[in-house]
Amino acid sequence: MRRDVFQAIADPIRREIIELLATETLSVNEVAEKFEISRPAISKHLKILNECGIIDFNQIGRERLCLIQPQKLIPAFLWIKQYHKLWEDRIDSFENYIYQIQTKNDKK
Amino acid sequence: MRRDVFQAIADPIRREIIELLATETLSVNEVAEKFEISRPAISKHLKILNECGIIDFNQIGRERLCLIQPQKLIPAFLWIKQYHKLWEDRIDSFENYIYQIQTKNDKK
DNA sequence: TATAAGAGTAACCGTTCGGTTACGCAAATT
DNA sequence: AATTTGCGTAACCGAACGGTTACTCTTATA
Repeated sequence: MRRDVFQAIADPIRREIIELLATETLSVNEVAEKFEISRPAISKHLKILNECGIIDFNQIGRERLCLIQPQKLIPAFLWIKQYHKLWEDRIDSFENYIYQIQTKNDKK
Repeated sequence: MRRDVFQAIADPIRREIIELLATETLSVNEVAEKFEISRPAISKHLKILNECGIIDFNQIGRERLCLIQPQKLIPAFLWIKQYHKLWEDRIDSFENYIYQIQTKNDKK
């Protein structure tokens, strides 16, 4: 059972949960109400998010509030960011290519 | 069969393949040699990466060169980046908190 | 005190995942 | 022409995924 940030954000429902919790803190039931799937299914998704630290629970009476811990996304962010330079260079060279074509056309 | 960037980079072997191909273009066999698992397994991973556009193939005779298309990572990058502000604010407020404690101690 | 509400969990189920071995086929080499 | 090399793919397998329903427990409410 792999349990890391990459695997956590691979599921579209879990990404939606993160999006929800980024704007407001919700209880488990409040999260579940936003989706078509059953509450236990949501409970499982929340458990996975909790196991890799992306959310924390704050128990208030019989309710559990889900708090996002966005800094847990940083490793995934940094991994992708490595390639930022790579794709920026590509885009740059594409722009250069376009520029050269335009220059060539101008010369005609 | 979901096939998107998030799912593609969820697997650690596929991330390693991306890391390899970011520095050099390799043939399918050359990629496979870098791993413990079988060549067909690598072939499957490459197929998945290709299906979501992260790599392209360039057939040269009987060899297939794997070319990375890093710009295909941009959507995932942007998705995580949304929360950049969120975790920066958290870190800022943590720093403020530390600052306040230090200030308090200074006053003592 | 009986009942309702919030939420975890177990048991189950079909599908997907990630690996294997075995095979086939085209291109290169001998 | 025969053989080796590069690589895709099919068939298979066990494990993990993502969902369900049914049950339980605790806390709040009537």
